[in-house]
Amino acid sequence: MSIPRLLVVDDDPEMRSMMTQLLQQNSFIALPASSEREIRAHLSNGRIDLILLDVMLGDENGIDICARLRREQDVPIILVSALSADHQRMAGYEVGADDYIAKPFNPQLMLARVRAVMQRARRSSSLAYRRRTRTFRFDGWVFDGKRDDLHSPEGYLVALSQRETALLKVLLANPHIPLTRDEIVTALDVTGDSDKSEAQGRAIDMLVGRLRSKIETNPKDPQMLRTERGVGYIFAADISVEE
Amino acid sequence: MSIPRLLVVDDDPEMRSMMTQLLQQNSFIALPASSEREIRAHLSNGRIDLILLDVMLGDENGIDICARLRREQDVPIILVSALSADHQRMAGYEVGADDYIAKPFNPQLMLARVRAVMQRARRSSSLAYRRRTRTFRFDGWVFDGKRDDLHSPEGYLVALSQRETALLKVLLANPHIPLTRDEIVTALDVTGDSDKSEAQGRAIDMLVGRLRSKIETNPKDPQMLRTERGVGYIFAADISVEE
DNA sequence: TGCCAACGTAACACGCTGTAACAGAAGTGG
DNA sequence: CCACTTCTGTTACAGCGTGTTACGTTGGCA
Repeated sequence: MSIPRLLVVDDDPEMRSMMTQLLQQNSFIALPASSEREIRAHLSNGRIDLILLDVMLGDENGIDICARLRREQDVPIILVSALSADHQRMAGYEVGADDYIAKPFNPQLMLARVRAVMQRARRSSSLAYRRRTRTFRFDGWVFDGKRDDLHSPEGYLVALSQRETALLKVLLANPHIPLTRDEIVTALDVTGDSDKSEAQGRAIDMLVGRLRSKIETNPKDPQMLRTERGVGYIFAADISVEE
Repeated sequence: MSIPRLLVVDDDPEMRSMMTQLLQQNSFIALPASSEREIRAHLSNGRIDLILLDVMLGDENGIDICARLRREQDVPIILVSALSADHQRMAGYEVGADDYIAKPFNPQLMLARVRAVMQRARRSSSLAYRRRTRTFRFDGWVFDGKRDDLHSPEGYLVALSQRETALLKVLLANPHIPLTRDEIVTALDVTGDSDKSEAQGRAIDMLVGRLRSKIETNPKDPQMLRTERGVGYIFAADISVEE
């Protein structure tokens, strides 16, 4: 069947690359992330079969993230943590985690537990997909997440490329939050090739520019796809979401 | 949701009653058993939502039992054992166990893990029936998996070649999951002629193109047989399955 | 004001995909 | 056996999507 796509969430770059490498050597696609925002960007952009979520993420907390995600999504989550006391494990299970792995872990055992959870979850993938396809409205525009185009306020149908569609989803999924180029690249990176993320150059700027030319009335003075100088981009219009 | 019914399999009577009491105090129905024969008797008699299976059962072996059950059933199984070395745990996951709990265990943590596995199973079970399905409906089309043709929304009968039928089945069987060309070739290659898989060139693209020209309203702008650039193809319509 | 980094975008290059045209292969009926 | 049809893979070419480069513009700051 198709290759499982995992999200590896850890704020320690070394740990993250160790885990992604391990997974990639074992025929998984491993996508790195380090914050709730990046997780949400990935979830809104493409299929994710399982999340390996570190509990201690700098100022964020894996337990809380897990609790919030569970309220909205069915995606399998395995918590990973150096905190291995029973009450800490239980807190993890309490918020809906599928498993709780203590660090340091045996790599092969970790793989076995990942496979076990995925096997149990296998058949829910198409449900998860449908849940992701929401309809967004902003400023007269209508964007059906299932399609690669959107309806203009005047009734025209504007065709988007797949990458433009993905970009729009990422920005819409994080309303009023400025996203850095790195976050966007990470979220759009469907290859699982974590090296590629660095050699992206100005691709995101081009992508934003092309999307602007399609949906901004005056692309020179963008109202929706705003630039946050020194940071990245932000979707600044009022958004309403359905379903 | 009715009260979960668990099977507690252990040959030590003391351990068994400790576990069943614990479970019953926490709103489960706990049924004791001590051999593969008793497990099978319970499974054929009534609903079992989860099996807690001890690894060392006198002359029987929980690992082997789990392996055999897995081949026939999808019932969630948690292995319980005093053998807690990594290779012993991995052996458990290898035969399809959903979790592996070392003895002695914290009762509350054990309950949490039981709940986690059951939740995952419940979330996923809704689509289990798709395994044996036959007739697919999507977007007004009806495809009877037994025939080499399909009914259009307008009532026409569109003839498909063998290979087109096979392609459609592969895509329908993996709803909303992008399949690479290699995966499709592999899936279509029923002959086991592994040499053929390599010399496929652009055959899949042609196959997809021809199927598109038969079932897409506007083959230039496909809505169902979508391309995932750099990856492969995906069937993007909502699918319902019968029988 | 001048400087510099960040940003916008035109122009280009390259790879991926759609598809027409062709060529075998496999069946069909005589 | 042949002529014919149908199915399927290959090739070639055109078009499109996307990343890179280069250069002009903008905005912040001293």
